[in-house]
Amino acid sequence: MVIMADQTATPTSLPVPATARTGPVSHAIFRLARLHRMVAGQLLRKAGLHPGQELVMMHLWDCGPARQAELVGILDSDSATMTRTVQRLEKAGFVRRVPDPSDRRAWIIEPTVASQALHREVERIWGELEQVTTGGCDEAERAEVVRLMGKLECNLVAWAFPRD
Amino acid sequence: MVIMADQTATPTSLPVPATARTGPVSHAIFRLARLHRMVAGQLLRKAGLHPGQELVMMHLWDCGPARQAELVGILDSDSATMTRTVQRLEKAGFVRRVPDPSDRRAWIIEPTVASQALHREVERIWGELEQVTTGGCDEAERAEVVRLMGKLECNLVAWAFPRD
DNA sequence: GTCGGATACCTGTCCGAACAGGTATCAACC
DNA sequence: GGTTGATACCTGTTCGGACAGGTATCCGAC
Repeated sequence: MVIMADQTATPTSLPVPATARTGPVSHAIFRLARLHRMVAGQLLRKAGLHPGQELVMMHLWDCGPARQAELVGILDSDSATMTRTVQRLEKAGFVRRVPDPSDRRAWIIEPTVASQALHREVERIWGELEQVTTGGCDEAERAEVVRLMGKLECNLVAWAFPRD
Repeated sequence: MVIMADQTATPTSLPVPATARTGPVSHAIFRLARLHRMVAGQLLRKAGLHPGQELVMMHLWDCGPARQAELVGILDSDSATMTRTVQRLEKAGFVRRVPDPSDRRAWIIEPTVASQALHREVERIWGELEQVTTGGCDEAERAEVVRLMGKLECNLVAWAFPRD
């Protein structure tokens, strides 16, 4: 079985001649990221979550109740985005907002008991997503993917946050 | 020189313990994609474009005027998204909409003369983005990144579009 | 010719993401 | 005590992306 990874083998994604020539790696990142997000979205929507919301829930399940500002820092999100994400999770019944007794500016976000069923479902979905993504790869290739992407990430971090 | 790609070397991005355990590759894709998009956005905003718009312009510059539906197919976008993206590009003066004489349902989208200055700028930006992203990589590593990402992309395509 | 389905585009809605700006609160300092 | 600056959160806006639904047009079968 031959898996073709050249530009002629992207059935649904962008061929985009000149762009691919100017930045093949950037283009590969775009294509992979969009597809990955799409698949994750399709898997998650069956659980009633939108992409991004599961990261918030994962952290709450792992580490327990947290202040909203803590979620922003850990998930490297935006204050405004987090406000509305938490509001939607609250409306969906997965999260409860409790005033912080020690700081009247802050809210404590905690997962509801009802969200525990979702917990198992989300873990299953993440496993399935990883399985789908790395399907034909052995352990060495998976490690190499993580290593190379980590390297690219370091490059981008160094540019976006100089001397930080 | 050692580049650390493990979870302790993600200065600004998600540490997210359990999620990384459940899906290290998926998590690497998420982090890399968001950073890459952020850097691309910062570079493009100086040119007056939002991420995504440059792909439309690139195709128009490369291949000349195109119908809106053609842009949707090539960029694998959404009909509704393309409608509004083209409207914004038109409002910004980079694009003109001409009725298709042979099909009264369709519009021909063509780049304006004024957009030619943007063309050079966007090509420079894409080069810079690729440079920043692949900074510390030699040619072999870049090829390996493209190969591995292509493989993951094929996996996801096969799942998202079975027997297509 | 006309009828029905496919196509091309538009609009409305909801979501995450980013940015700007506002208010309430806290904490350190004078 | 009062002021100043940082912090925590909220709101408004704009963007891409996805989905549902609508209208105008085209085209092939009848």
